[in-house]
Amino acid sequence: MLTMHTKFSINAAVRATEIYPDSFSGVGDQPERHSRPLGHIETMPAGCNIYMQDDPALSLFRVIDGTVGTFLVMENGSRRVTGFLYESDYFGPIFSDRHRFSAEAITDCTVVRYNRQMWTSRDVPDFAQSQIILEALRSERKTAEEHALLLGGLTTCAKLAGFLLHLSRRAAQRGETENPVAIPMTRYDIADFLGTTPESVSRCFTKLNRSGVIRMDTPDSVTLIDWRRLSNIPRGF
Amino acid sequence: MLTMHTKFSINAAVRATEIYPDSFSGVGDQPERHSRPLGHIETMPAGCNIYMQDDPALSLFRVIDGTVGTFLVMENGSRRVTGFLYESDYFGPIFSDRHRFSAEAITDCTVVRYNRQMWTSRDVPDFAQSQIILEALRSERKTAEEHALLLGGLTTCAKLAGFLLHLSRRAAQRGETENPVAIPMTRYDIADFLGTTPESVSRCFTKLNRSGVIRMDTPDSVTLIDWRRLSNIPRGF
DNA sequence: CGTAACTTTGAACATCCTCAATGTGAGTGG
DNA sequence: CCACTCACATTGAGGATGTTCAAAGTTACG
Repeated sequence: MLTMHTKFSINAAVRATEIYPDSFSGVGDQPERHSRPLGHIETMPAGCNIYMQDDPALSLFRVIDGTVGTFLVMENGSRRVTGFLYESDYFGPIFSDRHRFSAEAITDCTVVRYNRQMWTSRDVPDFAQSQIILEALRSERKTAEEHALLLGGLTTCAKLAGFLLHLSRRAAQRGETENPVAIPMTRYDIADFLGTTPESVSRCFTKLNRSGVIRMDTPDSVTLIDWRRLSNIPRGF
Repeated sequence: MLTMHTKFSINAAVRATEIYPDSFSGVGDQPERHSRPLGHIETMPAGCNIYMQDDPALSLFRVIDGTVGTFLVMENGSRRVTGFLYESDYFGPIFSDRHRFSAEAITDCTVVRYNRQMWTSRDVPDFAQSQIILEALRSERKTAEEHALLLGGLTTCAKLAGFLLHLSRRAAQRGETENPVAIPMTRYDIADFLGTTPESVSRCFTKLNRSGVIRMDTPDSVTLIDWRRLSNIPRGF
């Protein structure tokens, strides 16, 4: 679970393939190159602490496999999960030299770590440079906009239903099963993402389950039954 | 108020200064140029409908003066205000050929309208092109991230307090008075932005007022008194 | 099996939404 | 200038929803 007992730091990660300028799209190809690598592919176990908010920002990341969570700890000690990131999502700083959030691996993860010099130095082709920054910004904008839309819902059930649809859609995008939806994060993480409490999240799962809109196979796998109702949970549900 | 009775369309706007490639920063300068203008400066009255969601996206905008609101009307008829935009903020589509939101002038406004061709055609310098797109994406990311943070608050009073601080900070940024905070939008707009109801917004104003954290001079101008408490409204306030 | 982390449920209380009524201020026409 | 109107803001009451604190159930893993 995010932030409670972080058993690993990213130093435990295994470094693997290097990434070169013309393969910035990331997943798969690794041509022979003379120039310095743009970044590395790394793997890390669930619970791994990738970076902390306010740390100097040395790298930009992109998820290849697994789920990453970004979050913020407020002055009063409460926590806000600012996003869940999946295959192809970027995360990290782009115009800042310190991290604005913390990041943690929710499942075992594979990520690309792009070196900071990649988007600040001149020996990298402008095209790759601007392309990757545009993609990263766009990715972060989309994450934040979807998050705000979810949070804008009036009831917790509506937000949770929207969240399940989000999980399903993202799973489909990366070619995984979209209907028995896998839920890799805890109720605490979901609560801090949706602006509510784990108890409320749990009760809404129960309510959606009992009313036949979803079927909870296990706490971390639900089958979506009634997509129509799921996408429009009314007030007195 | 956003979306209820739109008295004006943007066709009522007055076209003025043209914008050229090397003055993309927007506000102020207007050099003599040979190339096609990047865009125009337009003014429009409060209530003006700038564009509607799903409309073909012909322009990117930037606020020079006034307050603009962007919003989304959901299938069930409810409305979500996705952002309030002030001087120097960009709004509009960047990677889409249809508008993702609607936009409306909340006060009398002056905006720059950048033509779509500016960021799709080759006769505009790459530098200006990429620069303006980066700035616009960054502006939208910031708007969405701040919005999500506000919406993540547990109580309406906390969200409203955060919103007042946001208004004050943005006013200071553009050189206007930061302490008697001007509130250009209605309680309905604030409610749809904060994911609550106008009645709740009104009650929270009253509560913050009575407890001496703010002083309501008029419904659309409040003086922030206790900044410390305002930025950390506890649960049983 | 036994522990630890996570999930679910219960009960009491706080907050919020809904519906309804009243208050307020700007603009309009007599 | 004075009603009158209209949109917006505020307040009240009752019911729905959500939070808190506490306890019991579940699962994974040593």
